Amino acid sequence: MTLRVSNTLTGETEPFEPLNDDQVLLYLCGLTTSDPAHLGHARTWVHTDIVHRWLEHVGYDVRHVENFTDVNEKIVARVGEDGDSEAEVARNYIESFLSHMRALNLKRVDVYPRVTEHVPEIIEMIEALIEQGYAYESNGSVYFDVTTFDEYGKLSNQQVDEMEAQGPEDERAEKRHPQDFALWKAGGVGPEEIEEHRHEEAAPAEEAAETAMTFDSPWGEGRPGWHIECSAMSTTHLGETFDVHVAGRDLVFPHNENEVAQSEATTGQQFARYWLHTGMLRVEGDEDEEKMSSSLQNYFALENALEEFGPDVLRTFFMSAVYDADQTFSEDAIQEAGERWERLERAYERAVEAADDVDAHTTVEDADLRTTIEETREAFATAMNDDFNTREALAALLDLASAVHRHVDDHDEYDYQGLAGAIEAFEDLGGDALGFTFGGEADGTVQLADELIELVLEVREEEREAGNYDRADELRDRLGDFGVTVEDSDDGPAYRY
RNA sequence: GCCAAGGUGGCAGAGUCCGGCCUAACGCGUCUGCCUGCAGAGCAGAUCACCGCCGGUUCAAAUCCGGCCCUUGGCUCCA
Repeated sequence: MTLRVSNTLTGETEPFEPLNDDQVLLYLCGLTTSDPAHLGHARTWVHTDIVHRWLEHVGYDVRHVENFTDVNEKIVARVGEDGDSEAEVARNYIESFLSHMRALNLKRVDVYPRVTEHVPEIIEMIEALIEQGYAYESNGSVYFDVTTFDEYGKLSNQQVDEMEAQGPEDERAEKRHPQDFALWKAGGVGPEEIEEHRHEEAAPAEEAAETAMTFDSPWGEGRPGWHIECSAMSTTHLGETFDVHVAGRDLVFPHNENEVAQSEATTGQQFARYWLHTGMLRVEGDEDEEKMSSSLQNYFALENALEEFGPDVLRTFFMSAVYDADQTFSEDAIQEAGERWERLERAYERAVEAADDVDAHTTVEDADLRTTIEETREAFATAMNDDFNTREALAALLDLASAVHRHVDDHDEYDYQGLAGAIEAFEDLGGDALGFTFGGEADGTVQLADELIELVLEVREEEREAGNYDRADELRDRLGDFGVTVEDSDDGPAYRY
């Protein structure tokens, strides 16, 4: 069974064949460290994480690089608000991004390169471009001449003469063609540029401008352009040609297009071989700011969403639409994701509990359960190999959930091997491949809470046996106030929270 | 204007590349039954789509071809 991926470069879904038989080189255009991460970023992260996980699942060793853009005028505009200098603002946001990534249960990537650490490589690449006639200096800035690169536009499928000008108005005079883009910008950051992005609470633009970093270069003091960094960093850490480049669809043009041009002009080699673009996350009522409810606005900040819904519900939500499709965030949609995740988690927990109190040497065999496990594994792999179809993969897992419930409901004696197989499938496919955290990690506080809840439930059972249902219901309601849901069953009360 | 992606049940959202297992998946919602002191969870089942419109190809089309209508995104910072 071969993996197929849709490639923006060719516009087709094609068999995936990495450069090396056993390794995949993967790059993701990361964030600019000027604003808190939101759900849209998280969606791209999670889907990239699942790509990473699936590649490993099918046997590849994945080398995963993801940059942070820590030089940018928007970062300077946050000085006085999120830090005292451009570097400090960047550092603070990087710290917060990394902690969000951990919270989302993303696999750790191999390198998180930053622009500030790669200025020499950037300069080297620009020099090579000038030398080869692809770029030119103008007033201490350097621009890429788009007319010199024949294939310019091949990623976004556009013609140079039909494009609009790139870059701000005041740059135009320095450029040969309006579509040319900056590789290096002379000087620091002007107060006017800062003013454009500045919030009320931030330091005055003049003050902030003082903290903007500049770097020495053959063309004088200046700062790297936005696009060149990804070319320089990916080449440094993955080589001239690498396998997979992931980015949000909004970056196809001009950012990714420019990356291709710079890199391929410099090296004469193909840049990324497979371009995967993630769909945009929209918010209900997005087009009209007024219409977007305040709660949605609130949850759109990743930090709040993580706290409110947790990583597994967010993951379920994100994978409910295939990675390259756009998705809409709404109260109903996140609610549904919560229900789906709970259904999956409950089935897993039920399988674990059932397997716990059954003799491992039992000869009981439930054909329905066992064939469903096999069908699930097969359907799951088929779905994932078909351009990472997470929605179908999840559906397969939910079919297994049904089979587990059926088995436990309908049998007095359980099929140990079947249950073990189901648990393994949940952990293997849901846990390893999709990144869910079944069971969660129980720390000391959680354990104490469990013991206290069980104590209350014991009392409640006594009341029930005595026929004091009012009292029993009150105890259940009180637990409910703390977010603990109690469910009675033949085997006694169960609870979750 | 240019480029791209879409229009599938009450909602959400797969399937469209490789036409027939699609009488359209998984789930949410609603309803019925089982279970249950009640509730929840679970199970069984039901409800709900002729897949934007028109035409064509084919034994056969949500899936291929042509035309039309509509929506969204990118082309300025953006995952």
